[in-house]
Amino acid sequence: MQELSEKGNITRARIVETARELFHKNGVRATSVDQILEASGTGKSQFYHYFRSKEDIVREVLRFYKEVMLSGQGPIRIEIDSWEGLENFFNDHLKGIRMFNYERACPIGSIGNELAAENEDVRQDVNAVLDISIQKITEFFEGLKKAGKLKKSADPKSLANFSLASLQGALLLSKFNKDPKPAENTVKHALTYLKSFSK
Amino acid sequence: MQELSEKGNITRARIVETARELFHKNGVRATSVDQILEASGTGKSQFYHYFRSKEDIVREVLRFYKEVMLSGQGPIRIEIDSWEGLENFFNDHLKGIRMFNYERACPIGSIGNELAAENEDVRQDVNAVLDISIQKITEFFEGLKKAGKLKKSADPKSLANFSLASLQGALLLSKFNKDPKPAENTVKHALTYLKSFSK
DNA sequence: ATAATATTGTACTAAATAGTTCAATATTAT
DNA sequence: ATAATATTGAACTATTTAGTACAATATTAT
Repeated sequence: MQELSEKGNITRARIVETARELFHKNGVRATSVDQILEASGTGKSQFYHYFRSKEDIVREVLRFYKEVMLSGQGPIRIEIDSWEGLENFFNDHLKGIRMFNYERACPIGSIGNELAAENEDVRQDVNAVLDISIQKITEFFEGLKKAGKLKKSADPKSLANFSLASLQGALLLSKFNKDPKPAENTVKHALTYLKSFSK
Repeated sequence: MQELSEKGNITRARIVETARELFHKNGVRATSVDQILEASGTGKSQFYHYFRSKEDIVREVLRFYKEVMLSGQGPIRIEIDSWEGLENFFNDHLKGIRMFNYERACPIGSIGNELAAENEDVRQDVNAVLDISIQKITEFFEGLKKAGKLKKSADPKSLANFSLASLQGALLLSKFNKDPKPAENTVKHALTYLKSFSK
């Protein structure tokens, strides 16, 4: 691999960002390389200079999500240290789908659902990225437990897993309905349930 | 539209069934018309004799799911008249994903996630099919309520919506993990929560 | 039997797709 | 300044895609 100049980094990042947006909006297979080029104002030689293939850019998009989440620079706070923080985590996702008129679900989940069967690496990448959220929520519940503020019967990892599953389903149903209510309703119930383990 | 002979109906049904299976396994866009033809042992002239386009067969597949659900002939009992029936509804879905080694999520949800953005008709079809389940679950909770066996605070439609959302998320996470545990765990929590409204 | 209709096989088309080639132009380091 | 390297433009290729044309063959109704 050759080095990238500052200019190269900017071009590369623009391509990744454009691909990320198109994958979220239309799906990976519904997005052609040519569409990414046109929308990012780049040419084919630029694309294949920075990426080996379409598969490669899918994985780079997932790497982007991973980095954003790990660096805490994304629009959604996943460092959760209070019940309010957990509510914000859910509500930020509701804000997210509102931005796109309830026409999109989770960008990472969408990629996973489309490609997990045909590409084992992508499946694992998707899993790893979603695990970041699950791990953060797990740590929140573990903290509560250590502080004696969570019922003994509660399993942090299990509750965190349930949190993410209900959130994925919530976003999906709102996309199908093009309406915020299914997601809001699901999140409300999930939070009520989770809080029932508080003490 | 011309009439179909018995032979025609069989061929047509075989194409729909093959498409249904491939869409579930690999996704709609990942499935070419030619793949459907090869897997169903039919030719192009047959396909376009019975279907107007690829979009058309996607909608026929959704119509198939709708009919199966409404006729009660599917592998999953959606006529629910007891808590055990609701548990079976969830557990049947867990059995379903086990059949495919946890490599697939909901076939209807997958189509919706892939095509809702680009095809409004498909989005509405998907919504309508999933609404059949939601409606059946709603009726179960309404029945309980009328019998005085559900807390007054419980809203049947809202709980039914939550049921389907958590199920969709459950199946999705197990697909990403290629493992039954996330779905089993999510379903366990969802059922616990739902039962908390029993009285 | 024959006419009408339904089904199917073969060959084709036009567009889109991912990816390549290669030379031209910037940029950076010495 | 110049050599090395990074970036980009333009034209191209091979394959796959959805969909068409049309004649040949079955099947059914009269």
